Amino acid sequence: MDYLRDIFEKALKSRIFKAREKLLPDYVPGFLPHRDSEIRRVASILAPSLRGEKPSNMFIYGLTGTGKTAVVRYVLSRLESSSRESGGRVKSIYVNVRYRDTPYRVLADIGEAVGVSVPFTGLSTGEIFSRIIRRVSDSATIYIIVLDEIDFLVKKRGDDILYKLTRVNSELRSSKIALIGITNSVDLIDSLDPRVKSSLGEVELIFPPYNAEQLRDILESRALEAFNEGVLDSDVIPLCAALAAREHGDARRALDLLRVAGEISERSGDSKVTRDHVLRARDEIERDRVVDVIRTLPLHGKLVLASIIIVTGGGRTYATTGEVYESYKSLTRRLGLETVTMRRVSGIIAELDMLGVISGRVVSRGRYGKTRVIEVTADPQALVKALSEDIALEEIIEDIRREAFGKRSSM
DNA sequence: CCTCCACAGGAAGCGCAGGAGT
DNA sequence: ACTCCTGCGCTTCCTGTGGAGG
Repeated sequence: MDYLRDIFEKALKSRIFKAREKLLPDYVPGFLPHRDSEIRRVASILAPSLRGEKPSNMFIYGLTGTGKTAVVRYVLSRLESSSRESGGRVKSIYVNVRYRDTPYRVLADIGEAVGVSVPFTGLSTGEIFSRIIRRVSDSATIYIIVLDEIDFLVKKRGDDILYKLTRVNSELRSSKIALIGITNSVDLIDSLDPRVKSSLGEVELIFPPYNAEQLRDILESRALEAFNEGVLDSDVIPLCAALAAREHGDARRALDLLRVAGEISERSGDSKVTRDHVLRARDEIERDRVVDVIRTLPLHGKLVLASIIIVTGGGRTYATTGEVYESYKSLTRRLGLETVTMRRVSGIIAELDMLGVISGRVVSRGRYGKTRVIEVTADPQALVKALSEDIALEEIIEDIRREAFGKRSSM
């Protein structure tokens, strides 16, 4: 009867993936290609903690997907296990500030990690602070606190807790706290209080982006863990690497491409992942990004975008600011809305450009003035579809479709 | 060579919503 | 319950500008 079990297991098991989760952004792999020197740096800076000394605070800077988080988490897990073996007392606490972007929640997380129970609300930050200190003070432990993506905290709330955290050691008896700050933006360092800057930046580390070749190695090693043997066509990984290398060498992007390509292949019941799946994955990721961007756009931003689509739709390849503004005004008239000024529309167009759904460049047409030439770079069909999610645009969305795509009311 | 178009885009400030501190 | 603060979307007012046509 075991052949039945065989059949069931085969049905349960993915044909493509062996372990899909190993391609997800928060997975920390056991092997990090091309980050040896960074790993060594971080490890040697943290190593004194094994002897019970406080390691230097650290500030790590690098673009997204350059392995900052992975390196730090990898080194910390190794550090902790080697500390356990030698009977030392090292404890790491990881907080991603992006999703806990208030001082209270950051402190609550730290408190939670050291075993202080923190109510959802009701305490002042100062109170949690002193509770943490009381709890931690005599435990003769080196705490290494990682604050990932601190830009979010600093931008929204300032560097007050950072300052407090860097000075907390003077209030501790046998324990010590070291901080690791991780950020994507260099500008952040300048916007910090000089006192925070000097103490957090005792050591500064910069992670360079990966090139296509390095991305390929990363993908290879991860694919080995994540995919079943032989399901990847030979040109899949090079393609993912090349596409991601174009975007400042973002490894997370590369892994996303690979994972989504696998998912697409699986969904369509294929037994292999091909070049074609990767290209579709790229489109799908791009579409999702665009939909996200549009969803969070303010109403007039959507209207301006719709206007651009309308103007560029009827056989025209580009639009000018003036044309867009005219079209925008007629849209607002139909909806009975107020219109914003041209200055604002101009600003909105610049924002849309930055978000990457359109591209514009300023040209002079001599006698006929100076203007911005605007082209739609994203897929107009996808844009309109995303726009149609807004109920405020409900009654004109069909008109937009008609004007932009002509008679053939596709979709 | 000069003009003048059709905007670009900086600066300052306003009103509002929402969150924090008290 | 109240003020205070901040970020955002926006307006007003402004100065700046590449080049076709006179």
